[in-house]
Amino acid sequence: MKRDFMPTLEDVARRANVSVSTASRILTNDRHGRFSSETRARVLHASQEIGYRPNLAARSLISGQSNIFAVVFPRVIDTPFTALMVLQIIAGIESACSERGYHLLVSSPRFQNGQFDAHYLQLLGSGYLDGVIIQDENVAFSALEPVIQAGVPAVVVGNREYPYFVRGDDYRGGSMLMAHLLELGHKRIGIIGLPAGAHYSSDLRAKGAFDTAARYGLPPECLFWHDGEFTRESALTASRSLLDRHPEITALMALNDRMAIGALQGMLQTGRRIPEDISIVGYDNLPQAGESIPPLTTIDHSIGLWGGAAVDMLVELRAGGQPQPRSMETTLIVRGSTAPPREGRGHSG
Amino acid sequence: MKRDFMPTLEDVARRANVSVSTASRILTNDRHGRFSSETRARVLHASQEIGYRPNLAARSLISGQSNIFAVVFPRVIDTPFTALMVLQIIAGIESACSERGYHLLVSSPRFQNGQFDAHYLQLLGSGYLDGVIIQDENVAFSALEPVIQAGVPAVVVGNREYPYFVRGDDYRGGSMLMAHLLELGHKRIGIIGLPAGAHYSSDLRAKGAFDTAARYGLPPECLFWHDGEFTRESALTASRSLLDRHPEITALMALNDRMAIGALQGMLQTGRRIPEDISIVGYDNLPQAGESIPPLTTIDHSIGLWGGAAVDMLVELRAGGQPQPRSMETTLIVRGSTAPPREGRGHSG
DNA sequence: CTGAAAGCGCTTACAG
DNA sequence: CTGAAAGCGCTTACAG
Repeated sequence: MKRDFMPTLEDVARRANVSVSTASRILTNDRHGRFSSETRARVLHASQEIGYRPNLAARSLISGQSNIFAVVFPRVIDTPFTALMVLQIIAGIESACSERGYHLLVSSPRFQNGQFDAHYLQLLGSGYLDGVIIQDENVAFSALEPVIQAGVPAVVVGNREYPYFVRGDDYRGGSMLMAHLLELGHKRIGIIGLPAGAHYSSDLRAKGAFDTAARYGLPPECLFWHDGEFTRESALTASRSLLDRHPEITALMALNDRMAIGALQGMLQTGRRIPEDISIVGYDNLPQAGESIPPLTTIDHSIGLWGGAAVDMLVELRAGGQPQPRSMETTLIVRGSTAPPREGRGHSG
Repeated sequence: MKRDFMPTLEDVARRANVSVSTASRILTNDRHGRFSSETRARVLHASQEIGYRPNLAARSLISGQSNIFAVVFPRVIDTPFTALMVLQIIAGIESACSERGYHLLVSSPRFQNGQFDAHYLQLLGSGYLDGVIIQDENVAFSALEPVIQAGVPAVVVGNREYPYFVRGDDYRGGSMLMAHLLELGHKRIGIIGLPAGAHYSSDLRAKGAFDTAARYGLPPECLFWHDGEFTRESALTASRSLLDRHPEITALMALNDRMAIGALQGMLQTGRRIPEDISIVGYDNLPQAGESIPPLTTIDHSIGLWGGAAVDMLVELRAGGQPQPRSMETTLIVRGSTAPPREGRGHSG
C-alpha cells in the first residue's frame, strides 16, 4: 500500500558517506556541531538526488510534534462548510499555515447523545495535532472542552470564553448597527437572531443593539424580535412573518449577512423596495454583502485577518509564549440597503 | 509541549495485566487469537478508565497507514476556499471521511516558477497521506503529477485524464444548455468561459455548446465568446462588454453559476430585465443558483455526491481494488432566467 | 566536527 | 489463547 520505494535518512547517509545522525542534523539544520561545508554539501546533494522527504510520522513520534493544526467548526446550528463566513476564516488559516510550514486538517464534529463523536475525540487524543483553531459558539455544549482535556493548544475564534481568542467586537457591532438605524430616524425595528441564550456572538450583538436602543430612549416594545437560524431561508421566512404581524416596522436588523440577504429577498417577495420601504442591515461584511442589490449596510470585523492572527497565536503558544488575544477592528459599513424611513412612517406606532 | 500525560498501550497492558501485544490486538480487533471474553473485557475496561487513545504517529509509522486523506485544490485560476463549488465538494468529502474513519487535510498548493511549492511536495512525500482527492483542471500544469510521483493513491475530481475520477458530463451539459436556448428561439448567443485551452471542464462545456449550435444549424458567427475567469466580477464586466459590442445578443451562457450571477447583475445594471430582455444560463446548480432573482436555469451535475463517491473510490483503491470511475448524473434545470426572445429580436442579426 | 545507540509508541511475525 | 522481541524512520543525548 505504501509507495514502493521511499528513500529514508539511512539511504541519504549511505550515499553521502556519513552517519544517519549527521544526515539528520544537517537536514534539520541542527545547531549541534558545525559541519564542514563539504560534508553539508554532500548530504544536501545526496538528499536531492534520491528525492528524500522526511517521514512525518517518524518525526512526529520522536519529537512529539506533527506540524499539523486542525480547524474545527462543530456541525450544529450550521452546516459549516457551506457558510461563507466559515470559509473566509478557513481560507485565511490555510494561507497562514502554508506560509509557516504547517499542514491543516479540517474537522466538523457532530454533537449527539450528550457528546461529540468518537472520531473527533480520537483525533484530539491521537498526538497528531500540534494545535487547534476552534469556533465554539454554542452555549449549550462545548467542542473546546475535549480539546483542553486532551492538552492540545487551542485558539478560539469568536466569543466563547478562553484566554486565547481572535474575535471582533460583537457588542459594539450590534450597537453601531442600532445607532445607525436610530439616527436615520427608524422607530420600529425588527431583529432576527439566534434564540437568546444559544449562541455567544448572536447574544452579544443583540445585547449591543438592545442596550443602544435603550440609551437612545427607544422603548423595548418598539423592537420586534424573531428567532432565526443564521441561514438565508430562516430569515426569508422570519422577515415576512415579522412584517405580517408588525407592518409598522421600517427597518430590519439581521444578525448576520446571510440572514440579511434572506430578509432582503423576503421583503422583495412582498413587493417592498429596499431601502425606500424598509431598511436592512447585516453583520460580517461577507463579499456577498457588497454584491446584493442594493448592497448591504453591515458590520465589518476583519474576518479575512482572523486566520492569520489565530495561526500566529498558536505558533506562539507552542513556543511557550503567552500570546495576546486579539480583538479585531470592527466598523460600520454603510451601503445602499439603509435610508431614513419614508415620511409619515416610523414615527407613530 | 506535548500533553503532560498521554496514556500508552503499555499503560493499558499493565493495568489490565496482559502483554502489550494482547492489548494491541484486542484494541485493534485483530483476528489473531480468540481472547477469552474475560481478558477482552479487562483490556477494554482499562483502556476506558485511563482514557487511552492510540498514538496515530506510531501507528502510522509501523503500519504505513495514516488514515488521513487530503483534498487538494490548486490555487490558480481561482481562490479555492471561497468558491462555493469547491465547498460543496469539500463538504461532501468531509462527511464521507468522517463516516469512514478518515481525517481530512486540506491543501491549496501554489504554482510558481514552474513548480508547486515545497510545502506541498513535502506533504506528498511525507508518508502522511493515505490518499488524495484532487481537482486538477489546469491544462498548463498538473498538481496531480507530483501525487503520482509520490505514489499516493489519487482520485481526480473533474476532467483531467486519469483512470480514477468523479465528474459530471461537461460536454453533455454544455450541449443541453445550448439546445435549451436554441429551442427557445435564441439566435444570437453570448458565451462566457475560461480562455480556450486553459481549463478542461470549461473547454468541454464550450465544445458541447458549439457542437450543438452547429448541429442545430446556427453558424458560428452567431455565437459571441468572451473570456471570463470563473468569478462573478469577471462576468459582470464580460456581459456588459459583450452587449455593448453586440446588442443583438438575446441570451448569455456563462460556463459556471458564479459567472451567471455576475452576468445577471451586469445586465440589471444596464437596465435590462431577465429573462424578458435577455436570457441567462449558468452551470453547477449551486444553492445560490436557485436563490437569485430570477432563479437561474443551469446544469445540475450532482456535486453534492462527488465527495462521497471520491472517498469511496479512494478506500477501494487502498484496499487493492480497481474502482469504477464515476460519471455523475447531469441534468438541465430550467428556472426563471430563460425565456423565448422578444418578438422581432433574435431573428435577424 | 562526527558517530553509535537508545528510544518515541505502536504492530506483527514468530514461538509457545 | 498469550507473550517476548524486532522494527517502522526518525532525533537526540552521550561519547569521542
